[in-house]
Amino acid sequence: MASVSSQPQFRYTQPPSKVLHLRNLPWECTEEELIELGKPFGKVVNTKCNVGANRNQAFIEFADLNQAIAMISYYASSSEPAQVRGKTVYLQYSNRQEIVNNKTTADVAGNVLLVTIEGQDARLVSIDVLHLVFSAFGFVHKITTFEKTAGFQALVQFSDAETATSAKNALDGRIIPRYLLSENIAPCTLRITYSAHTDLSVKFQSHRSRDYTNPYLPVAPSAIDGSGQFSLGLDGKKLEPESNVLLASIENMQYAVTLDVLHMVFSAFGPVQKIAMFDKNGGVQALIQYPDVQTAVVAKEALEGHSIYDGGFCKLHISYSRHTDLSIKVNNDRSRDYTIPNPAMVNPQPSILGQQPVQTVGAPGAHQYNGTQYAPPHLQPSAGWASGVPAVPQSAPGQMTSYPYMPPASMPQMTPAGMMQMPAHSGVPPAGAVPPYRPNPM
DNA sequence: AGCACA
Repeated sequence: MASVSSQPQFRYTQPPSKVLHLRNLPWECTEEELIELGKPFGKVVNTKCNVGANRNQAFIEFADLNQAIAMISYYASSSEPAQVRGKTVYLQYSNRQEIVNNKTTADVAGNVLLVTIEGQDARLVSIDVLHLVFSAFGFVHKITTFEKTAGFQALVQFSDAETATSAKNALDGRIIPRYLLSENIAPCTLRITYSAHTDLSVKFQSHRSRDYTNPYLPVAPSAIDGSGQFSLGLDGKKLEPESNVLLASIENMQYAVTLDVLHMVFSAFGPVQKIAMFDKNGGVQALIQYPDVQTAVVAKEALEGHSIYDGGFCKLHISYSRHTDLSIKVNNDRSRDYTIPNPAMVNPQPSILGQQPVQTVGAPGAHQYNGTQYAPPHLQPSAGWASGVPAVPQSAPGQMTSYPYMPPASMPQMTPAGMMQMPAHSGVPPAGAVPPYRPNPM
């Protein structure tokens, strides 16, 4: 059809069409909002949003040409511009006569997301960081990563399309929080569409793919180091062997760090089974046991080098322990087994989470524990883990999905800079203070 | 703030 492109695009005198072209739409405008906008002028028979490179353009197609003319005419003379969510949108006749809705796979909601990580250092974003980011919205079953012409991409599999959609809506176009990345990594933007996949095939745990439903999946040969032990690190770097038990040493411990504080901090990433605290080299150390390695990896990655309190106080240094199952002989203020199915015995004041825990911490920063402002959603699920119920392993997706994941409405407002705040990854939980992570507090 | 895509 020669008629489409025979005219230059940038013209104010587009001939009338049933189809209107809208631009300057707010972020992720919905079809419903387009219909609302056009409804006063006639019958909207079709819409298409998220059009254009910035995905801030849209089309509205009316049943009748006169209706489109009515809308254009109205706003041409109106003192109030057309608005969506308070943002002025600009209208003109489209150079097309109808909307062709090529619903591509990328538009059809599914449980698997195709994530493109944009940025200079996109390749340096580890699968663990992706896992952390997407876990805020529900249990992540599997992740695969790969490089294509589009760049560094990942497929992220959720239980269902609803969960995937909430993640997509919240994360598409946002950048990965800086505090989740090494300081020298350039900003990485996430572009997210749906994938046509429904179930990813992950044969090995490796630094390119993970199956979180099956922690016993063999580890890829490429991820096994010379000592026969495996390491799945950032960018494939060799690391100490991973373990489900973390060894945390607390540096600059100006303020008491209690068992309950540690439990709360580490529960943000999954159920904590056992904790043992002890003194070593004049400092305090703790062993924290998770049911599986994956959870420990995520916790270590998020917490390493960060301080529990503002000002660099109680800075955590975390490594993997060689232990896999701690032997807790007695539950006291230095050691606890949260898996013993007798809450009363285990924890006389069980729900330390969700309430106002740890008032005993005599730190200036302690007041931060009170606020709900930074309660990471993961603390909510972990509250359920806290009271001695046998911990649900990460490998039980069926149960994981029932966790009270953060409803979309509770996503915090985006800052003007477009930074996303990811409460789940405010990971460092109670310390919550404003920026939740201070990689270099000194 | 200027016309869609596998």
